[in-house]
Amino acid sequence: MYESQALANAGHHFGAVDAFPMAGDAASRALIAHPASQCGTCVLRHLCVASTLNDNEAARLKSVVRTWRMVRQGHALYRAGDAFQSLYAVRSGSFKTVAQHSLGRQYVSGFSLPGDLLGLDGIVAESHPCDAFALEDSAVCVIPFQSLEVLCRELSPLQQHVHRLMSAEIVRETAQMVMLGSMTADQRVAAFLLNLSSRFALRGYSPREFTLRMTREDMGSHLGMKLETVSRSLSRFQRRGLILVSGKRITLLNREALGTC
Amino acid sequence: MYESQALANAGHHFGAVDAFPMAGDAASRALIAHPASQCGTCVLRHLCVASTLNDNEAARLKSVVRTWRMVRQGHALYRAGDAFQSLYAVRSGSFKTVAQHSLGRQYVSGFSLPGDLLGLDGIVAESHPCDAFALEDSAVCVIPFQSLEVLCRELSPLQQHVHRLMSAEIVRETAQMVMLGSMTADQRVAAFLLNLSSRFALRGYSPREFTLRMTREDMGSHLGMKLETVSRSLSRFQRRGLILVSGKRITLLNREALGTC
DNA sequence: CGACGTGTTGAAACGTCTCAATGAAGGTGG
DNA sequence: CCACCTTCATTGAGACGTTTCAACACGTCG
Repeated sequence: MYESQALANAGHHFGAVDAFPMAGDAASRALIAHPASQCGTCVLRHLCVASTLNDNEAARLKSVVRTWRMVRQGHALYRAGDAFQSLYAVRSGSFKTVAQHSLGRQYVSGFSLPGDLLGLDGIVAESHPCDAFALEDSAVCVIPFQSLEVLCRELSPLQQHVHRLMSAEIVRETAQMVMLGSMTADQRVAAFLLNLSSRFALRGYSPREFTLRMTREDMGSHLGMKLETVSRSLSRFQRRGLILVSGKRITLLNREALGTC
Repeated sequence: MYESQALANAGHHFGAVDAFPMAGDAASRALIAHPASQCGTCVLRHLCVASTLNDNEAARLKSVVRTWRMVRQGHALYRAGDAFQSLYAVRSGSFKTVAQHSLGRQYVSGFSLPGDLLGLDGIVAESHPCDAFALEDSAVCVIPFQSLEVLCRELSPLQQHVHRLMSAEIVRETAQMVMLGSMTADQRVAAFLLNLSSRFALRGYSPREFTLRMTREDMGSHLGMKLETVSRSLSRFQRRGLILVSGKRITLLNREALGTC
């Protein structure tokens, strides 16, 4: 019915090439120019920067998005303080972004799935303000930002789409603040599960059954609570028959009830 | 030493024209084409969209930003659901933006001072997702977004500045999430006061003594706590000699100590 | 004047955190 | 292959911070 949720392996994108052919740290920083990186035929097109472009425009974009990068689980796509050069579109896998805070305090500001854009927060200071770590072996399209700006000046639909993407990011963060500011722990966990679920649905994965790639601690940080509280919320939901929990594996049994926590 | 903090009256901007000549509700919706609305000579230029433009470019921008709007205290600049047409740059006064939430729950997502830009969150859906209310009699420059996009395609510095503004908004919101997710009530109130203080300083007002234009409830909503807790935090700070509180009037006595709450 | 919106303060209730113990899963080297 | 280690997750009991409910004070405005 649904593709199995294998965010780490968008198979045909890589053609015959093993997605992670190199061992060790080198692989996580490799830049690979790949003939298959055609925005026009990308399966993620409807989610990505290319969504509103016609064939000709997509071809132009493709000429800008020439390189890929693979990032092994646990490795950084970029670190806080790195010079900002490019945006990254997640092709496969998933990432967490971690905002560094005064005195070592960390905050997981978000999780990115295939089709999501990473790095918008680096534009203003021309350096990344946060870390981005791969939660599993992942691949991204590298979008050199200066080239994108040049292209945006030529292609009005692309310009509009970039503006919409940035605006959407702002709206998303506002929603997150509402959550942090006005919901109980249970409500936050429920909203998080439902949010993930609908994002999986958009990508063709089952919205009912999925794997949490992040730890309880990451979830907790993102939701403004301790990992123990996350764990307790999940257990409570399971006891009430709303979900099934088996480690990182989650099954939603009653979406409506979960929504009204 | 400092200009008195009169955000509601950036006097000479209006020239000989009374800023709020009309009585009643009509005033809050009035569009006024005004000969003085020259981005090139605006005192807020260093904060605003025009900050990086040369004289010629500023003149082009001025031709796009032709109208002003005045909004009386308590009235809305726009409401959630209103069609998105324009961004607004605060010229004088101040605003709060209120995110509407499921089931009447409200969240004050931010406060805008002169030079700040309002409405970026409306781009993605072409309708405003939140309300914007004037906290005092205020005035804004109206920036028709489509015209701005056209101009951005011509003027690379303007394009870059708009991108930076959007990115800055994203960074700001991330910082707010960190606060909501990982700080105690006292820390949040302290950070809020220090943040306001530095924003006043940027605008030439005293960073030491200022008036809170919002209610305790607005502050609380913005900071993810109840109004009573805000009040208690302020009282505690006063008791410890960190600040002076007299209703909405705040004096910072010890910035360092406040920063390490 | 009384009504209202706003701000302060107190005491008890509540939710979340802290600390601690235990168990399960995954990787490594003998 | 198993013992071992580390990381991750679960659960409990008490401590702590914030909210709730309530009372009261203050200023503005009709």
